[in-house]
This record gives sequence, C-alpha cells and structure tokens, in this order.
Amino acid sequence: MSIHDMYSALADSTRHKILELLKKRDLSAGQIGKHFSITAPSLSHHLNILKQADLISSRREGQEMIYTLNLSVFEELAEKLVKFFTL
Amino acid sequence: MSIHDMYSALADSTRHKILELLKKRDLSAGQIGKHFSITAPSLSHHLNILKQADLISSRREGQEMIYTLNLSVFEELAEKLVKFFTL
DNA sequence: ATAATATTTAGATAATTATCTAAATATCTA
DNA sequence: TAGATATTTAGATAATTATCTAAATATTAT
Repeated sequence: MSIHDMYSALADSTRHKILELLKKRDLSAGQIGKHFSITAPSLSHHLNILKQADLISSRREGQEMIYTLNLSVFEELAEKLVKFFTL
Repeated sequence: MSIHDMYSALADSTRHKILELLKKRDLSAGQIGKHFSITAPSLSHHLNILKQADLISSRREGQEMIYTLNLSVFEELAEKLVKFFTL
C-alpha cells in the first residue's frame, strides 16, 4: 500500500478514533462500533479502508472479527516522513 | 492546525506533488502550476489547504506569490507519529 | 490613468467518499 | 436443521471536496 493510502486512511476523524481505540487493546468490530453513532456497514467500510492501508489487521474469533493495530506500519510511515524532510 | 488537517492536506496526490516540488526549491504559484493540468483557481485552492495545514508559507515578490515548504512542521508531524505508536 | 501579468475569490457543477437500508455470509447454540 | 448473533457486501443516496468559469485584487510597465 502506498503512503498516499495511509494518509487518506488517517485523514478521517472516525478512522483516527478507531486507531486510538485499538492502541489500547484489540477490539471486535462490535466493540469498536459502540464508540460511534454510525451503522455497522459504515463502520465496516472504515475498517476496510484501514486494512487496505495496512494500518490494522483482523482475525476471526468465533462469531467476532477482532481488529489489531499494525504498529510496525506506523514506524515505517514515520520513517518515510523523516526521510521526506531530511532529503 | 490539527494533525487531522495535516493528514487531509497530505492525502491528495496533487498536494503531495506540490510538496515534492517545493522540497527542491521555492516556487511561484505559476511555476508550480506548470506541472499540473488544472486551472489557476484549482491550484490556488490546493495551495490554500496546504497553507491552512501550515505545511507551506507564502510571500509576495512583485506580481508573484512565492511558496516555501515549512520543514519544521514536517518534523513535528513525524514526532507526533512516533509518539502515537510508542505510547 | 490604462493595459498587461499573476494570483485569488466567489459561486456553480462534477467527482469522490461516507452513510444508509436490505440482503448475504459465517459462526454458534438449541 | 433452525434460529440467533456478528459482520460484511451490494447498491442507492447524501455529504464533502475538487474543479471549472467569471470576476476581483495586486503589482508592474507604458
């Protein structure tokens, strides 16, 4: 995924909040949804964009889908930013 | 300006290219425009968004407006990203 | 002053993106 | 196998954002 997709993913307040929530602990889609007043399909759309940008991952646990923050990708993003302004 | 505005500013390919151009040297709006196939008002719109996000600055030189990259703001942005994934 | 050049502002339209409802898929339990 | 719960997919609509044309502002030169 491109750095552009990452910025786009971060440039939405709902998605930004999702990342903040996942920073504390892994959460299911339903648990994440409780923090927003949008429908499940809308939330699923945002989760999908974050996944496309490789900022989060998901695994199935029974009926639930558990989402996790991909910390290593944030490191890469920070590195790219540092390179941007130092070169 | 918020980190959210910065991400939004970066999440557009035209604006991203503008920043790449300004990395090499300061440029007038007209010189920047030569690299794109959009009208002057559209370009002005993008320059304004980058200014709002504090990623660039402008000064007048005669009839021209010269744009400069605000490198220090990129440093701050990288710092915030590092904090995000280390805390 | 007037004309020419550079850029921005205002307002309308087009393109993109977020959101919704309805329906589909996957898993678990009785 | 049904029925219940969790989530996603499909397709339509609403909201946001990029783009355009026309007009305004600022500067320079005649």
